[in-house]
Amino acid sequence: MARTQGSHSDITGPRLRDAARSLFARFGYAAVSMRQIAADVGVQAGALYNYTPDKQSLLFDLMKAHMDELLIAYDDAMQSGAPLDQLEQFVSFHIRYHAARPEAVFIAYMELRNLNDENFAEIEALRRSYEARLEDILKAGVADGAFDVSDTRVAAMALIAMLTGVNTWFREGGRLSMDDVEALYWDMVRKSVLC
Amino acid sequence: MARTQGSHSDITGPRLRDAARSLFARFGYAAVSMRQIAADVGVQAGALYNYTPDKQSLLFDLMKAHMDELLIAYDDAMQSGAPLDQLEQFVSFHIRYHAARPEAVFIAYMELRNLNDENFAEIEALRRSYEARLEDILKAGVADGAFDVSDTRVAAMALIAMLTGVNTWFREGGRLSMDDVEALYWDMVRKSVLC
DNA sequence: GATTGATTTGAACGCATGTTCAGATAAAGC
DNA sequence: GCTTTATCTGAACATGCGTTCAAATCAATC
Repeated sequence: MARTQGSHSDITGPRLRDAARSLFARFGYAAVSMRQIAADVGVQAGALYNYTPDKQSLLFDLMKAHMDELLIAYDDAMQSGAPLDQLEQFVSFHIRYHAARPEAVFIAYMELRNLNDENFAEIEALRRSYEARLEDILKAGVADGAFDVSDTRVAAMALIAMLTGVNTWFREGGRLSMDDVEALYWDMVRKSVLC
Repeated sequence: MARTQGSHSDITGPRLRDAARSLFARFGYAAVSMRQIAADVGVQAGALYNYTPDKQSLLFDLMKAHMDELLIAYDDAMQSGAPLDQLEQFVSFHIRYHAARPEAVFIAYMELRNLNDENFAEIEALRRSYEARLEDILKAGVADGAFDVSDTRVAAMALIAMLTGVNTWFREGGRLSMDDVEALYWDMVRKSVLC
Protein backbone atom coordinates (compact mmCIF):
# COMPACT_ATOMS: atom_id res chain seq x y z
CA MET A 1 0.00 0.00 0.00
CA ALA A 2 2.55 2.58 -1.12
CA ARG A 3 2.55 5.55 -3.42
CA THR A 4 4.88 8.32 -4.55
CA GLN A 5 4.38 11.91 -5.56
CA GLY A 6 1.75 12.65 -8.15
CA SER A 7 1.27 9.20 -9.58
CA HIS A 8 -2.17 8.00 -10.47
CA SER A 9 -3.66 5.08 -12.25
CA ASP A 10 -5.01 7.22 -15.07
CA ILE A 11 -1.56 8.66 -15.69
CA THR A 12 0.64 5.62 -15.31
CA GLY A 13 -1.66 3.42 -17.39
CA PRO A 14 -1.41 5.39 -20.65
CA ARG A 15 2.23 6.12 -19.94
CA LEU A 16 2.90 2.43 -19.71
CA ARG A 17 1.29 1.78 -23.07
CA ASP A 18 3.16 4.69 -24.66
CA ALA A 19 6.49 3.54 -23.28
CA ALA A 20 5.89 -0.05 -24.28
CA ARG A 21 4.82 0.94 -27.79
CA SER A 22 7.87 3.11 -28.27
CA LEU A 23 10.36 0.62 -26.85
CA PHE A 24 8.87 -2.44 -28.55
CA ALA A 25 8.95 -0.60 -31.87
CA ARG A 26 12.53 0.47 -31.45
CA PHE A 27 14.18 -2.60 -29.95
CA GLY A 28 11.65 -5.39 -30.30
CA TYR A 29 9.46 -7.11 -27.75
CA ALA A 30 11.98 -9.75 -26.75
CA ALA A 31 14.81 -7.27 -26.34
CA VAL A 32 12.91 -4.90 -24.06
CA SER A 33 12.70 -5.63 -20.33
CA MET A 34 9.96 -4.68 -17.92
CA ARG A 35 12.59 -2.69 -16.04
CA GLN A 36 13.39 -0.62 -19.15
CA ILE A 37 9.71 0.12 -19.63
CA ALA A 38 9.36 1.01 -15.97
CA ALA A 39 12.31 3.38 -16.17
CA ASP A 40 10.70 5.07 -19.16
CA VAL A 41 7.43 5.45 -17.25
CA GLY A 42 9.24 6.65 -14.16
CA VAL A 43 8.35 3.87 -11.73
CA GLN A 44 9.83 0.64 -10.48
CA ALA A 45 9.16 -2.56 -12.41
CA GLY A 46 6.79 -3.95 -9.81
CA ALA A 47 4.37 -1.04 -10.27
CA LEU A 48 3.70 -2.04 -13.87
CA TYR A 49 1.84 -5.09 -12.66
CA ASN A 50 -0.96 -2.87 -11.40
CA TYR A 51 -1.68 -2.15 -15.08
CA THR A 52 -0.92 -5.32 -16.94
CA PRO A 53 -1.05 -8.93 -15.79
CA ASP A 54 2.17 -9.69 -17.67
CA LYS A 55 4.44 -8.67 -20.53
CA GLN A 56 2.59 -10.78 -23.07
CA SER A 57 -0.69 -8.99 -22.33
CA LEU A 58 1.06 -5.68 -22.80
CA LEU A 59 2.06 -6.66 -26.32
CA PHE A 60 -1.31 -8.16 -27.12
CA ASP A 61 -3.23 -5.13 -25.83
CA LEU A 62 -1.17 -2.81 -28.00
CA MET A 63 -1.77 -4.90 -31.10
CA LYS A 64 -5.43 -5.50 -30.36
CA ALA A 65 -6.08 -1.81 -29.77
CA HIS A 66 -4.26 -0.94 -32.98
CA MET A 67 -6.27 -3.37 -35.08
CA ASP A 68 -9.58 -2.42 -33.48
CA GLU A 69 -8.92 1.26 -34.02
CA LEU A 70 -7.80 0.62 -37.59
CA LEU A 71 -11.05 -1.14 -38.44
CA ILE A 72 -13.19 1.46 -36.71
CA ALA A 73 -11.36 4.33 -38.38
CA TYR A 74 -11.65 2.65 -41.75
CA ASP A 75 -15.34 1.92 -41.50
CA ASP A 76 -15.85 5.46 -40.31
CA ALA A 77 -13.84 7.03 -43.11
CA MET A 78 -15.27 5.14 -46.05
CA GLN A 79 -18.05 6.65 -48.08
CA SER A 80 -20.17 4.93 -50.69
CA GLY A 81 -19.24 5.20 -54.33
CA ALA A 82 -18.12 3.28 -57.37
CA PRO A 83 -15.40 0.65 -56.86
CA LEU A 84 -12.77 2.94 -58.35
CA ASP A 85 -13.76 5.69 -55.91
CA GLN A 86 -13.71 3.26 -53.05
CA LEU A 87 -10.29 2.01 -54.06
CA GLU A 88 -8.99 5.55 -54.11
CA GLN A 89 -10.43 6.07 -50.64
CA PHE A 90 -8.78 2.89 -49.46
CA VAL A 91 -5.38 3.93 -50.77
CA SER A 92 -5.65 7.37 -49.21
CA PHE A 93 -6.87 6.02 -45.89
CA HIS A 94 -4.34 3.23 -45.66
CA ILE A 95 -1.31 5.35 -46.45
CA ARG A 96 -2.26 8.18 -44.15
CA TYR A 97 -3.50 6.09 -41.26
CA HIS A 98 -0.40 3.93 -41.26
CA ALA A 99 2.05 6.78 -41.79
CA ALA A 100 0.52 8.56 -38.79
CA ARG A 101 1.29 5.73 -36.34
CA PRO A 102 4.48 4.02 -37.48
CA GLU A 103 5.24 2.47 -34.10
CA ALA A 104 1.95 0.63 -33.76
CA VAL A 105 2.14 -0.50 -37.38
CA PHE A 106 5.70 -1.72 -36.97
CA ILE A 107 4.77 -3.72 -33.90
CA ALA A 108 1.69 -5.17 -35.55
CA TYR A 109 3.84 -6.54 -38.37
CA MET A 110 7.00 -7.51 -36.52
CA GLU A 111 5.84 -8.95 -33.26
CA LEU A 112 3.25 -11.46 -34.41
CA ARG A 113 5.58 -14.32 -33.58
CA ASN A 114 5.83 -13.16 -29.99
CA LEU A 115 2.12 -13.59 -29.42
CA ASN A 116 0.97 -16.82 -27.86
CA ASP A 117 -1.29 -19.03 -29.97
CA GLU A 118 -4.57 -17.66 -28.70
CA ASN A 119 -3.56 -14.02 -29.01
CA PHE A 120 -2.06 -14.62 -32.44
CA ALA A 121 -5.30 -16.11 -33.73
CA GLU A 122 -7.25 -13.07 -32.56
CA ILE A 123 -4.92 -10.52 -34.15
CA GLU A 124 -4.70 -12.54 -37.34
CA ALA A 125 -8.49 -12.61 -37.63
CA LEU A 126 -8.59 -8.82 -37.38
CA ARG A 127 -5.93 -8.49 -40.03
CA ARG A 128 -7.81 -10.78 -42.37
CA SER A 129 -10.92 -8.75 -41.76
CA TYR A 130 -9.07 -5.62 -42.91
CA GLU A 131 -7.68 -7.39 -45.97
CA ALA A 132 -11.19 -8.60 -46.80
CA ARG A 133 -12.41 -5.01 -46.98
CA LEU A 134 -9.97 -4.29 -49.79
CA GLU A 135 -10.76 -7.55 -51.51
CA ASP A 136 -14.47 -6.70 -51.40
CA ILE A 137 -13.75 -3.47 -53.24
CA LEU A 138 -11.79 -5.35 -55.86
CA LYS A 139 -14.54 -7.96 -56.22
CA ALA A 140 -17.13 -5.24 -56.73
CA GLY A 141 -14.95 -3.65 -59.38
CA VAL A 142 -14.52 -6.94 -61.18
CA ALA A 143 -18.24 -7.64 -60.94
CA ASP A 144 -19.23 -4.39 -62.62
CA GLY A 145 -16.44 -4.57 -65.16
CA ALA A 146 -14.46 -1.60 -63.85
CA PHE A 147 -11.43 -3.63 -62.82
CA ASP A 148 -9.30 -6.16 -64.65
CA VAL A 149 -8.11 -8.31 -61.76
CA SER A 150 -7.89 -12.04 -62.23
CA ASP A 151 -7.29 -12.96 -58.58
CA THR A 152 -8.76 -10.53 -56.09
CA ARG A 153 -7.18 -12.19 -53.06
CA VAL A 154 -3.66 -11.98 -54.47
CA ALA A 155 -4.27 -8.45 -55.72
CA ALA A 156 -5.44 -7.38 -52.26
CA MET A 157 -2.36 -8.84 -50.63
CA ALA A 158 -0.10 -7.26 -53.24
CA LEU A 159 -1.64 -3.82 -52.88
CA ILE A 160 -1.62 -3.85 -49.09
CA ALA A 161 2.04 -4.88 -49.05
CA MET A 162 2.85 -2.11 -51.49
CA LEU A 163 0.97 0.54 -49.51
CA THR A 164 2.25 -0.50 -46.11
CA GLY A 165 5.75 -0.34 -47.53
CA VAL A 166 5.48 3.44 -47.47
CA ASN A 167 6.32 3.29 -43.79
CA THR A 168 9.73 1.80 -44.49
CA TRP A 169 11.01 4.90 -46.25
CA PHE A 170 8.66 7.86 -45.86
CA ARG A 171 9.79 10.57 -43.45
CA GLU A 172 7.93 13.79 -42.76
CA GLY A 173 9.90 16.73 -44.09
CA GLY A 174 11.68 14.69 -46.72
CA ARG A 175 11.76 15.11 -50.48
CA LEU A 176 8.07 14.31 -50.87
CA SER A 177 4.95 15.48 -49.07
CA MET A 178 2.25 13.10 -47.94
CA ASP A 179 0.10 14.39 -50.79
CA ASP A 180 2.87 13.58 -53.26
CA VAL A 181 3.18 10.08 -51.90
CA GLU A 182 -0.54 9.49 -51.99
CA ALA A 183 -0.73 10.65 -55.59
CA LEU A 184 2.19 8.47 -56.69
CA TYR A 185 0.82 5.35 -55.06
CA TRP A 186 -2.72 5.96 -56.23
CA ASP A 187 -1.41 6.30 -59.77
CA MET A 188 0.27 2.91 -59.56
CA VAL A 189 -2.63 1.21 -57.82
CA ARG A 190 -5.18 2.61 -60.26
CA LYS A 191 -3.26 1.51 -63.31
CA SER A 192 -2.54 -1.93 -61.88
CA VAL A 193 -6.24 -2.81 -61.57
CA LEU A 194 -7.51 -1.24 -64.76
CA CYS A 195 -7.61 -2.94 -68.12
CA MET B 1 41.23 -30.05 -26.26
CA ALA B 2 38.24 -32.32 -26.31
CA ARG B 3 36.04 -33.83 -28.94
CA THR B 4 33.04 -36.13 -29.22
CA GLN B 5 31.99 -38.72 -31.74
CA GLY B 6 31.98 -37.71 -35.38
CA SER B 7 32.15 -33.97 -35.01
CA HIS B 8 34.21 -31.88 -37.37
CA SER B 9 34.67 -28.24 -38.11
CA ASP B 10 33.30 -28.55 -41.61
CA ILE B 11 30.15 -30.18 -40.26
CA THR B 12 29.48 -28.07 -37.19
CA GLY B 13 30.10 -24.77 -39.00
CA PRO B 14 27.34 -25.09 -41.59
CA ARG B 15 25.10 -26.72 -39.02
CA LEU B 16 25.52 -23.70 -36.80
CA ARG B 17 24.49 -21.36 -39.58
CA ASP B 18 21.51 -23.54 -40.50
CA ALA B 19 20.33 -23.77 -36.91
CA ALA B 20 20.77 -20.06 -36.33
CA ARG B 21 18.94 -19.18 -39.54
CA SER B 22 16.04 -21.44 -38.68
CA LEU B 23 15.75 -20.36 -35.05
CA PHE B 24 16.24 -16.64 -35.71
CA ALA B 25 13.55 -16.77 -38.39
CA ARG B 26 11.09 -18.58 -36.16
CA PHE B 27 11.56 -16.88 -32.81
CA GLY B 28 13.65 -13.80 -33.52
CA TYR B 29 17.27 -13.02 -32.78
CA ALA B 30 16.69 -11.63 -29.30
CA ALA B 31 14.48 -14.51 -28.24
CA VAL B 32 16.93 -17.25 -29.26
CA SER B 33 19.76 -18.20 -26.93
CA MET B 34 23.13 -19.59 -27.83
CA ARG B 35 22.19 -22.66 -25.80
CA GLN B 36 19.12 -23.23 -27.97
CA ILE B 37 21.22 -22.98 -31.09
CA ALA B 38 23.79 -25.33 -29.59
CA ALA B 39 21.09 -27.86 -28.72
CA ASP B 40 19.88 -27.71 -32.32
CA VAL B 41 23.40 -28.28 -33.60
CA GLY B 42 23.98 -31.06 -31.11
CA VAL B 43 26.82 -29.55 -29.08
CA GLN B 44 27.25 -27.53 -25.92
CA ALA B 45 27.06 -23.75 -26.09
CA GLY B 46 30.78 -23.27 -25.59
CA ALA B 47 31.59 -25.16 -28.78
CA LEU B 48 29.82 -22.56 -30.92
CA TYR B 49 32.55 -20.07 -30.14
CA ASN B 50 34.96 -22.03 -32.31
CA TYR B 51 32.81 -20.92 -35.26
CA THR B 52 31.62 -17.44 -34.41
CA PRO B 53 33.20 -14.77 -32.24
CA ASP B 54 29.81 -13.86 -30.78
CA LYS B 55 26.06 -13.92 -31.33
CA GLN B 56 26.02 -10.60 -33.14
CA SER B 57 28.47 -11.86 -35.76
CA LEU B 58 26.28 -14.88 -36.27
CA LEU B 59 23.37 -12.65 -37.22
CA PHE B 60 25.48 -10.34 -39.33
CA ASP B 61 27.14 -13.19 -41.23
CA LEU B 62 23.74 -14.65 -42.09
CA MET B 63 22.46 -11.34 -43.38
CA LYS B 64 25.65 -10.44 -45.19
CA ALA B 65 25.78 -13.81 -46.93
CA HIS B 66 22.16 -13.48 -47.92
CA MET B 67 22.60 -10.05 -49.45
CA ASP B 68 25.85 -10.97 -51.20
CA GLU B 69 24.29 -14.06 -52.69
CA LEU B 70 21.21 -12.12 -53.72
CA LEU B 71 23.24 -9.58 -55.66
CA ILE B 72 25.43 -12.21 -57.27
CA ALA B 73 22.45 -14.33 -58.26
CA TYR B 74 20.66 -11.30 -59.66
CA ASP B 75 23.58 -10.07 -61.72
CA ASP B 76 24.08 -13.59 -62.96
CA ALA B 77 20.44 -14.10 -63.91
CA MET B 78 19.82 -10.86 -65.75
CA GLN B 79 20.09 -10.74 -69.49
CA SER B 80 20.12 -7.67 -71.67
CA GLY B 81 16.94 -6.45 -73.28
CA ALA B 82 14.45 -3.64 -73.42
CA PRO B 83 13.39 -2.09 -70.09
CA LEU B 84 10.08 -3.94 -70.18
CA ASP B 85 11.92 -7.23 -70.66
CA GLN B 86 14.31 -6.39 -67.88
CA LEU B 87 11.45 -5.50 -65.58
CA GLU B 88 9.82 -8.83 -66.30
CA GLN B 89 13.09 -10.56 -65.50
CA PHE B 90 13.35 -8.63 -62.26
CA VAL B 91 9.86 -9.61 -61.18
CA SER B 92 10.46 -13.24 -61.98
CA PHE B 93 13.84 -13.32 -60.30
CA HIS B 94 12.75 -11.47 -57.18
CA ILE B 95 9.66 -13.54 -56.52
CA ARG B 96 11.36 -16.87 -57.10
CA TYR B 97 14.61 -16.09 -55.33
CA HIS B 98 12.85 -14.80 -52.24
CA ALA B 99 10.22 -17.52 -52.18
CA ALA B 100 12.99 -20.13 -52.26
CA ARG B 101 14.66 -18.90 -49.04
CA PRO B 102 11.96 -17.50 -46.77
CA GLU B 103 14.03 -17.79 -43.61
CA ALA B 104 16.95 -15.71 -44.84
CA VAL B 105 14.55 -13.14 -46.31
CA PHE B 106 12.58 -12.94 -43.10
CA ILE B 107 15.71 -12.38 -41.07
CA ALA B 108 17.04 -9.81 -43.50
CA TYR B 109 13.88 -7.75 -43.06
CA MET B 110 13.08 -8.32 -39.39
CA GLU B 111 16.41 -8.28 -37.64
CA LEU B 112 17.94 -5.09 -38.98
CA ARG B 113 17.42 -3.40 -35.64
CA ASN B 114 19.46 -6.06 -33.88
CA LEU B 115 22.56 -5.23 -35.90
CA ASN B 116 25.04 -2.87 -34.35
CA ASP B 117 25.62 0.42 -36.14
CA GLU B 118 28.53 -0.71 -38.24
CA ASN B 119 26.90 -3.94 -39.34
CA PHE B 120 23.62 -2.18 -40.04
CA ALA B 121 25.31 0.31 -42.34
CA GLU B 122 26.90 -2.49 -44.34
CA ILE B 123 23.67 -4.45 -44.81
CA GLU B 124 21.73 -1.32 -45.61
CA ALA B 125 24.21 -0.40 -48.33
CA LEU B 126 23.72 -3.79 -49.95
CA ARG B 127 19.97 -3.42 -49.79
CA ARG B 128 20.13 -0.01 -51.42
CA SER B 129 22.34 -1.48 -54.08
CA TYR B 130 19.67 -4.04 -54.89
CA GLU B 131 16.93 -1.41 -54.93
CA ALA B 132 19.06 0.70 -57.26
CA ARG B 133 19.12 -2.12 -59.79
CA LEU B 134 15.35 -1.97 -60.08
CA GLU B 135 15.35 1.80 -60.17
CA ASP B 136 17.87 1.73 -63.01
CA ILE B 137 15.50 -0.41 -65.04
CA LEU B 138 12.68 2.02 -64.37
CA LYS B 139 14.87 4.99 -65.29
CA ALA B 140 15.84 3.33 -68.56
CA GLY B 141 12.18 2.72 -69.32
CA VAL B 142 11.30 6.31 -68.61
CA ALA B 143 14.21 7.53 -70.70
CA ASP B 144 13.15 5.63 -73.80
CA GLY B 145 9.47 6.40 -73.28
CA ALA B 146 8.42 2.83 -72.51
CA PHE B 147 7.35 3.55 -68.92
CA ASP B 148 5.10 6.17 -67.39
CA VAL B 149 6.65 6.52 -63.96
CA SER B 150 6.88 9.97 -62.43
CA ASP B 151 9.13 9.02 -59.49
CA THR B 152 11.39 6.06 -60.12
CA ARG B 153 12.66 5.86 -56.55
CA VAL B 154 9.18 5.62 -55.06
CA ALA B 155 8.09 3.21 -57.77
CA ALA B 156 11.06 0.96 -57.05
CA MET B 157 10.29 0.92 -53.34
CA ALA B 158 6.61 0.26 -54.01
CA LEU B 159 7.28 -2.60 -56.40
CA ILE B 160 9.85 -4.28 -54.16
CA ALA B 161 7.50 -4.09 -51.18
CA MET B 162 4.74 -5.60 -53.27
CA LEU B 163 6.90 -8.42 -54.60
CA THR B 164 8.51 -9.28 -51.28
CA GLY B 165 5.03 -9.47 -49.80
CA VAL B 166 4.55 -12.75 -51.64
CA ASN B 167 6.50 -14.41 -48.84
CA THR B 168 3.88 -13.47 -46.25
CA TRP B 169 1.18 -15.60 -47.79
CA PHE B 170 2.54 -17.93 -50.49
CA ARG B 171 2.86 -21.58 -49.52
CA GLU B 172 4.03 -24.36 -51.82
CA GLY B 173 1.15 -26.73 -52.54
CA GLY B 174 -1.50 -24.09 -51.95
CA ARG B 175 -4.19 -22.80 -54.28
CA LEU B 176 -1.69 -21.23 -56.65
CA SER B 177 1.52 -22.44 -58.27
CA MET B 178 4.65 -20.35 -58.39
CA ASP B 179 3.96 -19.81 -62.11
CA ASP B 180 0.48 -18.51 -61.28
CA VAL B 181 1.88 -16.12 -58.72
CA GLU B 182 4.54 -14.85 -61.04
CA ALA B 183 2.00 -14.23 -63.80
CA LEU B 184 -0.39 -12.40 -61.47
CA TYR B 185 2.29 -10.12 -60.07
CA TRP B 186 3.86 -9.45 -63.42
CA ASP B 187 0.48 -8.41 -64.74
CA MET B 188 0.07 -5.88 -61.95
CA VAL B 189 3.63 -4.60 -62.18
CA ARG B 190 3.50 -4.24 -65.95
CA LYS B 191 0.28 -2.29 -65.91
CA SER B 192 1.42 -0.06 -63.06
CA VAL B 193 4.39 1.28 -65.01
CA LEU B 194 2.83 1.56 -68.47
CA CYS B 195 0.95 4.58 -69.70
C1' DG C 1 51.06 -47.24 -30.64
C1' DA C 2 52.58 -42.76 -29.10
C1' DT C 3 52.15 -37.92 -30.19
C1' DT C 4 50.01 -33.98 -31.85
C1' DG C 5 46.43 -30.79 -32.61
C1' DA C 6 41.74 -29.77 -33.46
C1' DT C 7 37.31 -30.01 -31.21
C1' DT C 8 34.05 -30.38 -27.40
C1' DT C 9 32.67 -30.55 -22.61
C1' DG C 10 31.09 -28.76 -18.41
C1' DA C 11 31.46 -25.64 -15.05
C1' DA C 12 31.86 -21.06 -13.90
C1' DC C 13 31.47 -15.82 -14.34
C1' DG C 14 28.62 -11.68 -13.44
C1' DC C 15 24.58 -9.98 -14.71
C1' DA C 16 19.72 -9.63 -16.36
C1' DT C 17 15.15 -11.60 -16.72
C1' DG C 18 9.68 -11.69 -15.46
C1' DT C 19 7.12 -11.79 -11.58
C1' DT C 20 5.64 -11.57 -6.60
C1' DC C 21 4.70 -9.32 -2.33
C1' DA C 22 5.15 -7.30 2.30
C1' DG C 23 5.76 -2.87 3.72
C1' DA C 24 5.82 2.22 2.95
C1' DT C 25 3.52 6.39 1.34
C1' DA C 26 0.35 9.69 -0.24
C1' DA C 27 -4.24 11.11 -1.77
C1' DA C 28 -9.32 10.88 -0.87
C1' DG C 29 -13.37 10.51 2.11
C1' DC C 30 -15.24 11.28 6.42
C1' DG D 1 -7.23 15.02 11.51
C1' DC D 2 -8.07 10.21 11.14
C1' DT D 3 -8.99 6.32 8.41
C1' DT D 4 -9.23 4.03 4.27
C1' DT D 5 -7.62 2.66 -0.05
C1' DA D 6 -5.11 2.92 -4.19
C1' DT D 7 -0.48 3.12 -5.64
C1' DC D 8 4.48 2.41 -5.53
C1' DT D 9 8.96 0.76 -3.59
C1' DG D 10 12.51 -2.34 -2.93
C1' DA D 11 14.00 -6.65 -2.19
C1' DA D 12 13.69 -11.24 -3.28
C1' DC D 13 12.84 -15.53 -6.18
C1' DA D 14 14.31 -18.95 -9.48
C1' DT D 15 15.95 -19.03 -13.92
C1' DG D 16 18.40 -17.86 -17.93
C1' DC D 17 21.71 -15.08 -20.49
C1' DG D 18 26.42 -14.52 -23.43
C1' DT D 19 30.83 -15.71 -22.90
C1' DT D 20 35.27 -17.83 -21.15
C1' DC D 21 38.44 -21.51 -20.30
C1' DA D 22 40.89 -25.47 -18.22
C1' DA D 23 40.38 -30.12 -18.83
C1' DA D 24 38.91 -34.10 -21.51
C1' DT D 25 38.44 -36.60 -25.78
C1' DC D 26 38.91 -38.04 -30.27
C1' DA D 27 41.06 -38.22 -35.32
C1' DA D 28 44.98 -38.00 -37.84
C1' DT D 29 50.01 -38.30 -38.31
C1' DC D 30 54.23 -40.40 -37.68
